Amino acid sequence: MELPRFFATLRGCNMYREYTQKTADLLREVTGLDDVMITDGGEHADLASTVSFALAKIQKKNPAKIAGEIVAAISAKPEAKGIEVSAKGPYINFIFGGDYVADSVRAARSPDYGTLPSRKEKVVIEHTSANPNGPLHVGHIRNTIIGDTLVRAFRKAGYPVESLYYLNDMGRQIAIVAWGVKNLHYDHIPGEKGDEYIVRHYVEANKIAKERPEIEPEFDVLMEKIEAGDPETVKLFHDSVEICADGIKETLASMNVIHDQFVRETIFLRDGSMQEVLDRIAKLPMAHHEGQMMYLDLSEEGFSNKYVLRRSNGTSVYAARDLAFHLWKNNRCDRSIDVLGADHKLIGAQLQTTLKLINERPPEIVNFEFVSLPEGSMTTRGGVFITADALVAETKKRAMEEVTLRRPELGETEREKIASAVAIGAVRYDIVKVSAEKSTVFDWKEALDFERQSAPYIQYAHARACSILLKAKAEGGYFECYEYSDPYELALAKHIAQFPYVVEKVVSELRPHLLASYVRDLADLFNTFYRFAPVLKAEGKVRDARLTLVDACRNTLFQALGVLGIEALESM
RNA sequence: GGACAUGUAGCCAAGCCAGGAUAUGGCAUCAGCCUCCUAAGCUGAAUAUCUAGGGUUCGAAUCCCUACAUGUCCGCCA
Repeated sequence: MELPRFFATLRGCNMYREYTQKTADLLREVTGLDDVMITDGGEHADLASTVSFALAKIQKKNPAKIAGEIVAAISAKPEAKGIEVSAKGPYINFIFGGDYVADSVRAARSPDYGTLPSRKEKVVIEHTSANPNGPLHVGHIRNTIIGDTLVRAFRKAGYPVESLYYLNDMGRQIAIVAWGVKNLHYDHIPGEKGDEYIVRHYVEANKIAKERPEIEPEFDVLMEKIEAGDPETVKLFHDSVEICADGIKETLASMNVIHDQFVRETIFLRDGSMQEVLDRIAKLPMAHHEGQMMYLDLSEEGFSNKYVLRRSNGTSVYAARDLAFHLWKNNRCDRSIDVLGADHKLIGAQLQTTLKLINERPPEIVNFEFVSLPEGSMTTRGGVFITADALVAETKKRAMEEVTLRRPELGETEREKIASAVAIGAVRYDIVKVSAEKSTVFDWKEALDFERQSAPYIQYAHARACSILLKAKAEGGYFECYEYSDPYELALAKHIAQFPYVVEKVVSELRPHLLASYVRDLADLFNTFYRFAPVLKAEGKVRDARLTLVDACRNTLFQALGVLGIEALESM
């Protein structure tokens, strides 16, 4: 029984998925096959099936003839109402009808469009987790943007999510920072952020260590002291890390990224959980000891190197604390996801393998390849990097020039507000649009491009939609209407209909760039519609239907930009 | 030497995991469109041996093998 419209909840409305499922069911019934070879219909249809090729082989008949028979069989079924089925040669095409379009557009106007039904499984996503030895650079923020977009996508998909930053507060690199803070006595430069202050110590300490290797043992001493909990050293490390982390948090906040929690590594040393997990691992047959040193021989699992979990001087290593951290995370979630750079692939796989060996749930790992500069890879130690702050600042500057050019009548505060949203959007979009497995070379020209495949382009489409709706309101409003026939209307409406499905896909495949592609296509379709299908100048039902569609598109752009962490401007 | 990833027009990407209809966008280039809902826009043109070579298949950018190129890793760093 169909519920009256006003009782139906729109949350979880996913017309594209429903119709796709219905189509697949129909094909299964008619063909008796499990896999009915559904693909995107491209320009021909909403969906297409190539199942007749497979049947042609079995039945030894012409695939085109089979396609014709399938079309006839499906069309005869009452369940096929609302789906136009046709054959073109061997291809079976499915075009969703007016009800589909109307229901989709109606759903798309809901303030929770794209939000999927609530789930109980708690998700913990760890991302960024850069060492607090200096500012985040453009390599780090690929991790940040992928991670934060996933966090937002999972929330949109109905999951309770906690985002974590794992803060290394006791490793060798932090010992070098601590040594610098203890020995160099740099003054704060006015206006300098904590991460900038700390990195000067880190770079200089590394330089000194290179020139005078005899100071290296001093780092070791610091590491032994922090391991032992020497109060003065604990304070030195803690404060140095805190100063840097504060700066990192500012950078993250400037890009609309907030972590629910920063978790310090030392916790797992102090509370004994690291020792606990090491004791369990020590019982594994592949565990080996040489003095105090412990390592795992994972060659049976395809790893050729030693997986060292304790040093010969008895101090712990990152890998060991990371194992304890992952057990801690497992305790507070049903799904644990790590975003890790290509340099962590091996250690990530070793961690997964080790957790499996002790019968613990391994994390799901999202790997992304490196971002390098035209002149080579970035290194914090060598001081060769473009900081996220510099990128944001430069992009803001460019955006401000652009806004001032286009909207000279606006006051400075207003222009700055727009420029800031444009800049953050441009930075986030430029990074998230490329699939994670591609290594990239940072390119200023592309980062500062505000046309076409960029956030400003999408924000602009949103602002245009808002502007039309505002004018319509001033002209006395409009009536909801969901009757569409114009190809530009239909193309836009049908793309709008796919949004919930895309959200679902992003979280099931852990590929945030799909959303970037989706929303860019949406803006493309809207701009084409805008050009060829006049809205305010149309009359009667056409005008109403188009305004309703503009509102649906406006909301879909708004929702999608929200998942991307990009502000949807109403005017720009 | 081994492992993982990538290789699509002058440049940057999508498509590849789940093989099918003339390989999709953008930048740059060229030609057009603002008395018309914001030109951060739209339209059109030109540009591709989908790294190479084999294989599987009725059908391969997509799957398999080999080679080459690039990136990353193979540390008692993280």
